[in-house]
Amino acid sequence: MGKTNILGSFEHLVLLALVHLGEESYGVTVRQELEQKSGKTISIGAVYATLDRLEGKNLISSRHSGADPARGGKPRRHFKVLPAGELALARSRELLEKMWHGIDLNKERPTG
Amino acid sequence: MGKTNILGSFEHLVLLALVHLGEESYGVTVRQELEQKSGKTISIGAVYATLDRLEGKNLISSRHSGADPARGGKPRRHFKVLPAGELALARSRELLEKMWHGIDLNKERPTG
DNA sequence: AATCAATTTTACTTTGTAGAATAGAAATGG
DNA sequence: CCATTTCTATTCTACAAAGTAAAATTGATT
Repeated sequence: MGKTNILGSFEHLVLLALVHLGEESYGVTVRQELEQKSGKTISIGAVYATLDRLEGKNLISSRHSGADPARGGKPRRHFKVLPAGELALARSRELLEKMWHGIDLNKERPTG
Repeated sequence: MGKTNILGSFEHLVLLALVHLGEESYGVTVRQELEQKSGKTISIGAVYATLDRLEGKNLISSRHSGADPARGGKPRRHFKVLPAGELALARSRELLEKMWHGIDLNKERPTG
């Protein structure tokens, strides 16, 4: 059998955020997306650390874009999901679906 | 917003294996289930370490049962998913579904 | 130089993982 | 009957990878 090589749970979420955001994805928007969907506070450091790791594994790539006019601040680092990243996502999803299959958590809850 | 508190990816899988196995769940069967569904090799140490951690967080409980007759080996440690564990699973699932929503990975694949 | 937006760094905790060691029960053989 | 071997299962050890928060830094703009 192959070696285990599953996406970390946060990596998974970050990757999904990137796919969702498309062109709009850079550190700050990724964090926003994550906070919105999860309702939890996400530290920006956690986001960048994970982005760096995903890039290190060649699941995503990044490039710097010149700063937009009419905006303070430094230029943004934009991210793109690579084919390997999409594959990893698809695999994670398949495995989770396989494992969830046939499971109903509300099986024996009190009725009255 | 609340603090992040997401299941680790392997914790998630182990919890799902336990739910799936019900009464039959102990270290060795959990590992089997995981290997079957994932097609990957899972070390037994990884399984127990994770079970211990889940128990430490009160997401599951364990009890020892006397050894079955007609079977070599030592008595088994059986595991049960607690309500908090089911809740954690339900939450993970919801979040993932929310994040997957609207995403189609096959968007722009070459057709010919 | 003050301000703003964004990224990087630092330091640490928690999870994930493999492999060896140990333990309990039953079977075997003298 | 007792020592030893064999099974099955669990625990221990040691380290790598992922997750996280908070502070520091950078680059552009005013």
